Amino acid sequence: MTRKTPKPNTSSTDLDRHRSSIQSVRRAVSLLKAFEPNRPELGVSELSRAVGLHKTTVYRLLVTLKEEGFVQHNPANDRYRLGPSLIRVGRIALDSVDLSKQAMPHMRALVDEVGETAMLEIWDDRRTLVVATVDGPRFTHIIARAGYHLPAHGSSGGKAMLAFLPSEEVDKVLARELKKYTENTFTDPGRLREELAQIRATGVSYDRQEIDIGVCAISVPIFDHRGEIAGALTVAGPMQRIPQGEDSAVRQLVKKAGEAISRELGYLAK
Amino acid sequence: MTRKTPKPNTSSTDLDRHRSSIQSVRRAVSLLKAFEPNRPELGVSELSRAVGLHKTTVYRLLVTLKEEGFVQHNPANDRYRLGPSLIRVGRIALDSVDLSKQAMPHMRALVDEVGETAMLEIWDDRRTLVVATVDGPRFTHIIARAGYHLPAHGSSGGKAMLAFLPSEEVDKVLARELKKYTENTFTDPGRLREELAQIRATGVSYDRQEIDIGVCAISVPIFDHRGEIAGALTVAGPMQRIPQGEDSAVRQLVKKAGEAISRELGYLAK
DNA sequence: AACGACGTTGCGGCAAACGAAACATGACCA
DNA sequence: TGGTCATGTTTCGTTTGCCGCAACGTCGTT
Repeated sequence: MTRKTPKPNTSSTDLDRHRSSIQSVRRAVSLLKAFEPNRPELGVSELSRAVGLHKTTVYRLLVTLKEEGFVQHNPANDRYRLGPSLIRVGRIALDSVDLSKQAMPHMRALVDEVGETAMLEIWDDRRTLVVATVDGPRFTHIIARAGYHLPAHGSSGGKAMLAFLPSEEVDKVLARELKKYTENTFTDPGRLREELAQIRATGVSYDRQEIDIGVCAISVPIFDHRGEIAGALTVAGPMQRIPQGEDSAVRQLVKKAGEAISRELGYLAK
Repeated sequence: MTRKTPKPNTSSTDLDRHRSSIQSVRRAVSLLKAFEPNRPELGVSELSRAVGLHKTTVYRLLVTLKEEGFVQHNPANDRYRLGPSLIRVGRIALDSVDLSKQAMPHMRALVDEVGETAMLEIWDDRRTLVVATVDGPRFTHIIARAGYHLPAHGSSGGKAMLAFLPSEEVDKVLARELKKYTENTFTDPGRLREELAQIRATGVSYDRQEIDIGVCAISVPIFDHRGEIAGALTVAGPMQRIPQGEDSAVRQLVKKAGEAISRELGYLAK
């Protein structure tokens, strides 16, 4: 933890966001978001430190969330974890992204054609959220799991979306430190902006071992009926099997599939 | 304010549940829970009616939840739906649920109540796999060991799961020869199918000395958040101590415990 | 035995959330 | 075309519901 608030509370910045926004609800949500896959169980004080709220406040929030089944209490070690009611709500959230319903047939066809894993991603809080996957048929293929995030600057899908998102969104992403996952990761804002311009020009985004050595990917943006970014379609595989060329078959196929999905969402290519 | 609020609304029953429980958070959660799979998009007034809150309040809650990515706004029709951040949180909730971890407290309580050995089983390659046990307190009790298999057709847990598994799975089990462990073992496929139908009807499965003479057991199925079989909960004991009656206390307790575990896994009883 | 860290509870003050009413917009229909 | 009803949104004054403080009980470690 690099930065924390020693004792004063109420982090000054986001106090007066919008006049109509409910503090305790924001705080409750921040608690829920504090749980990570590798750290699924947290105690009151632990959470209090993580989100910068007073112990008492966290406790009461947790009691409330427990009543509602959004967290559950482990009496053995007095820790809390995300609760069953969230499983259902999250499931409904996932299902109500009808983008994935639209995209699934195309993704399956794409996987049949290219023989690699396909993923569907949407934009979520400055990151890439994987919402649907179709695993590749080969013995070795990239395994993707729906519900997990990828960094915006270190994934081809993230870059594909970012390239077509409003510039404020780009600024927000660049404002944070760009973590270097591999030696190929773009960490220089200027260099990344160039990359985005390139993506806008070609309509295709590449991940050249930028998040994992040995893994490459090709993404295309998906647009909705208003012409705004709805998500990204990605094909990922071992470096050797993902060609980088302008006129590679994979590239054509991904682009075609992406355009088909956009069209189904009501997007009218100009 | 011990009694109540002077005159305005503040409707009714559960106003002062626990002193430490945050109203606005409860309300926000109730909004999220109002979304159903067949009705994934709701408007402000619609929600307001559904949860019984004032329009304004609902609006502000939604604004807050939108900021946090827990709902998203559809500008086309001014409706709201569950948002992407919930997908992630729900996913983590799902991953952090471990069946045996969830079940253990219930199993211990169950053993305390019925005084017999409890076992947790899952389906594994056409058989029953014991994954957790709590031995009974009596001098003679059934000893169960986690990690061992039981035959699907010769254990109450196996039958409980089989009754709710897809029919292909049933066919696979019946395709193999049904070994006769005791004179009570079901070895006739037709007869066993009838038994499974019976279990589906009652939700409870019995082992009447079908694998060991002198040993009886009662099992109930456990369902996960998708309504699919996650496992089975079993209480086993000497024949004389396991009543067969419809309204036996043991039967009720096992059923109750199984339902509690299913609920924690996100299963919503219909 | 004393310490420290933890989760939990009681309490009083005050900001934060609330509800009523007004406003803005659009759909529908006469 | 004008009117009515429904919607979502904004404003504002009131007070309620929440918050931070401090104290308590209980573990585990020193």
